Amino acid sequence: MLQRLRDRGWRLTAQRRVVAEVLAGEHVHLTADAVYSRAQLLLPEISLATVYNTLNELVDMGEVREIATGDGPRRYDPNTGAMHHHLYCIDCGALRDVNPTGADRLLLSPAEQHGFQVLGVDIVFRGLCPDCRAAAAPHLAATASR
Amino acid sequence: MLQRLRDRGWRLTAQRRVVAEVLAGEHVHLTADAVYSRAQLLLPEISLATVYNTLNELVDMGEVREIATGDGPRRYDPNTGAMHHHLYCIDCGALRDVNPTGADRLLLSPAEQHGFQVLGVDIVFRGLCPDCRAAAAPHLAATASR
DNA sequence: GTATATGCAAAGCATTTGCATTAAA
DNA sequence: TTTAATGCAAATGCTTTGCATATAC
Repeated sequence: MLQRLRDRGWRLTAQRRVVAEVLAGEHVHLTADAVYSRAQLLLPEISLATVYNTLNELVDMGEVREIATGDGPRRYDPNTGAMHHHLYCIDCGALRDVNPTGADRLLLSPAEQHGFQVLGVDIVFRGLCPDCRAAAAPHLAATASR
Repeated sequence: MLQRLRDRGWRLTAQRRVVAEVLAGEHVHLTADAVYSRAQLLLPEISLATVYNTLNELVDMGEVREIATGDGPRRYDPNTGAMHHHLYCIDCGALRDVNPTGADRLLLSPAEQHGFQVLGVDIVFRGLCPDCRAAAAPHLAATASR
């Protein structure tokens, strides 16, 4: 990926490399702030502004996907290959990938597009993650965390 | 609707009535600021904070739906009856309802829920509205506005 | 009369931007 | 050497909050 970006004329700085490494190493979908914290462990002098700049560049280049949860900060998803959707916990903010069978059937017919040129679709299922379910109804769960 | 809310113990103030009126009268999905502008025409002394408070109350009460577009401010959709999705213009911010055939098939099987308790799903198709398409490629359009 | 909503202004949070400095190519 | 990226701090945009005043019930 770094090679691909360099070929596109991207200047490869220590900061950018670190941001890319952090994203690639994570299966979860980090916030800009979380990327910043992890990046600081590898490169203490990196700034939050640079993290934001870099994330936006990666998004513009199609290397990273931005996910809006509706509340709280944006998340960054390094998995741009396979088309997929997300499960979001409205309580703790946990966010994970999900691939609903039949989601590929969710297309708009020309009439349904109302003249729009549709470029993509964002699908977020919202609810409670296993941990927060347990916390909300401890008597129903075997393990009550939080 | 106002009656319903009063029955639930909602104090009916001029401000709340005006916010509800503004929302009901609009087919488009307004931002808090747009609600504020329209409300001011009916009640000049209303404050933006009250508009926000009222909108949040209506959302909590299930009378209004909040839509996150990913960029820009939140939108408020007074149509909570029929389940539907949205078309969003990434250029001008236009937002309209859409009801894709087959969208009701978009459910997660128990295995796909990964232990989440799914409470709802937000689906936003993003692209360019007719006007912005025309503006982006004037040579392809009969009518180039903007 | 009492509890609750209001307006105002200030605070909050996530994100972007201007600009002098630094580093990649 | 040249051009672009960085860090910092300030600015931005949206939304929430604290508190004294006003108002619905």
